[in-house]
Amino acid sequence: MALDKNEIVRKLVPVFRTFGYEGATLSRISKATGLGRASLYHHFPHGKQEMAQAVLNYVNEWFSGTVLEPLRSSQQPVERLSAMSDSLNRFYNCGQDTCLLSIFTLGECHDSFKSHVQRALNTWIEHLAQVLTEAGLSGEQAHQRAEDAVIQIQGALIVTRGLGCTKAFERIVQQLPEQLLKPV
Amino acid sequence: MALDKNEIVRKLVPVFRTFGYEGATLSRISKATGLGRASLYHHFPHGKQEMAQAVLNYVNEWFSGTVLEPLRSSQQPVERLSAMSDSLNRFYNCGQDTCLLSIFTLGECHDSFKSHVQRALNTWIEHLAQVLTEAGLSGEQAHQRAEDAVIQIQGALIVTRGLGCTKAFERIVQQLPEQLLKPV
DNA sequence: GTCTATACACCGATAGAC
DNA sequence: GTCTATCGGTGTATAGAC
Repeated sequence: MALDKNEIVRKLVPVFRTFGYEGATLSRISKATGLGRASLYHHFPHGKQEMAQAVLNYVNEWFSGTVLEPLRSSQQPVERLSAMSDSLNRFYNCGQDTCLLSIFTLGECHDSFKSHVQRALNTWIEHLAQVLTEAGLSGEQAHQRAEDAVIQIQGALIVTRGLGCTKAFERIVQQLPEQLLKPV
Repeated sequence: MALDKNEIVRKLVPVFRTFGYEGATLSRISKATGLGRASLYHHFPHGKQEMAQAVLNYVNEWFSGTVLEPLRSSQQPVERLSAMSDSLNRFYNCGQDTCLLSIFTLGECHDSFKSHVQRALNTWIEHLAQVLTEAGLSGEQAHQRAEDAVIQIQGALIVTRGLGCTKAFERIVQQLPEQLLKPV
């Protein structure tokens, strides 16, 4: 075993993030991992589809452990939200890295990916809503603001990459805690 | 001339919107237009790249004529923004259609596309900022809120497609005018 | 568990008839 | 202006040696 499987998946992530599903060719994957095609099929018998699924699972766990984890802590709401903001900056490399959830909603992708994306988005929104409920907001208000937060983060990623400047993402992320907790 | 060129481009749009640049294969394009490969190369001698550029130009004009045009009218700011909201719902099919600007920021795309995207985003933001300036906001405030608006729209498109439900997009678009014009 | 070699479909692109 | 036929290259996937 020359490479731990998790290590391979870790190297797969930027390929799918950067080029999308169709753009993540086996040539690029082979180059990024240093493995030949046949070796890749040894680790992922179902081929590229399985690689993409592994990437989704890996990133999902990574996201849950770094971005969602602070939301589950026992700190004050504002501190939990601030911790998420810090994690977001790291996770998305100040907005320069694409979100896989937006990549895998393209029509080129299989339906199993789409339900995965749907679940991930809902989990994120629910975690945020839980914090906002604890902060005193009504269930409906909390859910709506949580959805707004995810929308703003996703939009900031698009605009930041489109403009080639990280300011938009950093600003949005920085102002999130105050905005989410402001009085109704 | 069996097909007007604009008519061909019009049929190309959903292919690139749905599948992305790499996913928009000549087979899919051929099927969508009803033209054979050779016919496509008659209209677009530089091939797929030229088709994508034509799609970008077409959509850009379409966007300018339907979404940005209301912002240039002589009505009151709130009416201009409301008109844009209505246009957005039509242009993005209630959030179900992908924005080409997010498609063409993927790493699989040529740099000329990216500068096109950058210009389009800046134009949009500047149009919005102009309206907000006329409404009494400072230049900086106007620009920031305009950027926020584009961020929210782009994010709403992602979340709406990801969740498979148009509510998020419709809500964001509906609340835009009031949010942009609210007192500082 | 990685490799070389290869299968076969599809890719973007072109030639030439009509 | 559209077609059929075809090119070279690359796509995903596999076989079999080591």
